[in-house]
Amino acid sequence: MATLGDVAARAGVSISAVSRVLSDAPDSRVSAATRERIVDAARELNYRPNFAGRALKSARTQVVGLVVPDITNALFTELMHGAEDEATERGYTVLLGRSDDVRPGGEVIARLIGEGRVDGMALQVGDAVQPAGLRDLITTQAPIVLVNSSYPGHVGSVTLDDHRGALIATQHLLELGHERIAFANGLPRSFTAKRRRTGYKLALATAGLRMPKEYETRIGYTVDNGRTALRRLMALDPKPTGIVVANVNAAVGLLGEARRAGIRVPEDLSVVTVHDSWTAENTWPPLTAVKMQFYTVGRAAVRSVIRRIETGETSDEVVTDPPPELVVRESTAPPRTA
Amino acid sequence: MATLGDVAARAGVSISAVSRVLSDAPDSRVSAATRERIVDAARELNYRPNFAGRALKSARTQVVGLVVPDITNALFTELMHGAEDEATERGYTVLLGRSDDVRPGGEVIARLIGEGRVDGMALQVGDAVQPAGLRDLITTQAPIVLVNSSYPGHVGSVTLDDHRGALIATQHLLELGHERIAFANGLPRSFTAKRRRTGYKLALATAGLRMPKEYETRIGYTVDNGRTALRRLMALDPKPTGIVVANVNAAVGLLGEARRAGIRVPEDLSVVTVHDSWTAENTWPPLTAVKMQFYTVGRAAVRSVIRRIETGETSDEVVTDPPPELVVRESTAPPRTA
DNA sequence: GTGAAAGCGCTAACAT
DNA sequence: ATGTTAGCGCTTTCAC
Repeated sequence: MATLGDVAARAGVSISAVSRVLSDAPDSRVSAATRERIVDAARELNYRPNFAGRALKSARTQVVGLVVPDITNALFTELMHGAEDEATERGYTVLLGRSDDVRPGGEVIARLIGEGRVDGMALQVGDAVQPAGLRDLITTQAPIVLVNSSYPGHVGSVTLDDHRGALIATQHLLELGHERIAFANGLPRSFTAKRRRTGYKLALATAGLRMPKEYETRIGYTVDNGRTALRRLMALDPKPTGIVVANVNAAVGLLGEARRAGIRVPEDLSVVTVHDSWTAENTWPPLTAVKMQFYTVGRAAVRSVIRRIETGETSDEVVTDPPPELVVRESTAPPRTA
Repeated sequence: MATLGDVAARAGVSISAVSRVLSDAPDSRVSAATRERIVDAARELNYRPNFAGRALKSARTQVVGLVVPDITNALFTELMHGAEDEATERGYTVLLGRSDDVRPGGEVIARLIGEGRVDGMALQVGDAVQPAGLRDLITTQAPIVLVNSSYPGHVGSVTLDDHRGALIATQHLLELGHERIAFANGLPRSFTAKRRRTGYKLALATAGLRMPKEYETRIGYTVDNGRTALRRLMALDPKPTGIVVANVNAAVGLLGEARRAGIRVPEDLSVVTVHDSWTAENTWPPLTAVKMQFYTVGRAAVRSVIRRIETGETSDEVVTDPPPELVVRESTAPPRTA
């Protein structure tokens, strides 16, 4: 690999001149002719700045870490794209990490930041992570922004408008004429579950309805959790005619389980989910979903991390624009008895 | 962040002594007492070796890149886990990258290697990438191992036993009594598609059967490609009674389209796919699939990259152990007329 | 058994 | 307008 020295030798100038030109310093102070020689030499040698050299000198890597609970979760596609687009525009690179099953975020993050592999991080912790595992984060003053999660006292977060998402989903069923609407939610300790809950309740309250306590399950966001929720909800009397599911993976499981139980969707039961993804389009029937703005959240998160790195400013932000968007497919219909 | 100097000062020893102890050099040549002082000091200061400093000095990052066409594809979960497990055991870290849609691999790789961000790479190129885009790779002598892909003249690859996977899938339908078996395959230029094709053909030939040319579609591996394949195959006369799909995403689409067309699975049509993933369990009906050993391939790929980095050796490897495994679910049954 | 010192590639303050 | 130089944190050779 060619170094600055190689380029300098070939162009017949000093190393610092080359550095100034190739790292486009604000004031490179070289003549047009010299600049050209340098640029040519660099191209001929296929010069690329050495990452370690630059990072060591500047104490900056221009890398931000993005850690999500499960990288292959379709939900995070847009989040990652948003993060990468924002990073690229600002001259940063995104380093993807999984918040490992065993050590919920803690060790990975400490390494990434402590060893100077990244300048800052955007961190989405999973539904199932105990908030206690986040303790280390808040003690460090590292530039960490939480995505769709929270920790008491931690400042710096970007979140989806979960409240509104659940509200829109519930309203959709109300408008179809449903009056017994259940809610398959995440775990009680989950930050997002809490906020989706308020949206569900508000929609019902506004319509002048109240549901029995058992109409909300708080089991979790996985496919299996969704299956369990379906069984529990459809064992109630009276049965709900519609279910709002707080997560698309859970909705996929719930739908599969309904199928298995011989419950027809949407004839016997309407299902609407918060979150859209390609999997929702490919269930049978295709799932009506409220599309959340993951792309925008990804951008905002990286923007926030970089601001924190470069200026030290922090903020807590909710992405409300664009708002969540209802995508009507075939899993919802008016209730039979209506 | 504490440096070696800080630790040395606190322990009252030289920097080099600290370095020898903390980087567990084979021969640290320090007394037990000194060693203890050093280890204590490091712990108290929460010392972590600076990544850039180490990389700059040693010209090694201990990082291998893993680039796949679409990180969020459920198929790559196991591949990544295998890669990470192998890397961890050998003291390496995995850096995840997407082989970007726009620049098919080329630029990402050149940067990662050229800037010294990684020591080597495992690269899986997508079905849709033109082999021409890989030209740069082979010219460099960089430690790159291709995963489930090939480039003429490039040495260093690890692949699934695609031939056998398709063979097993086809045999399953044959054993159920099907005699008109179609094959929804990937693009003709796709390396994996070529090998899956030989498995399909061998199974048929062994059974003494021949299918008309139109029984094989070569459209691609996406959900939409699967939908198209279904329409094309079910327009034939006579219709196939069973379809082997070369990719699980395509199978999901194909199944959805069958549903839409009013074709009952498995009563009217059996569907078996090569590749298993959680999505296959959650279609309706759940998909019979041949589970390919992605985890093992991930491990083997990283092992191969590291060997290439450390010893310069190269190899082309097919993962045959464990063999692909048939997982019977509910999308396959004997043909109606049988 | 321990320490001093050079140097990896780069940037930036300081000459000239 | 261009060059010299120090030093980022680390490893490693060499000297003691």
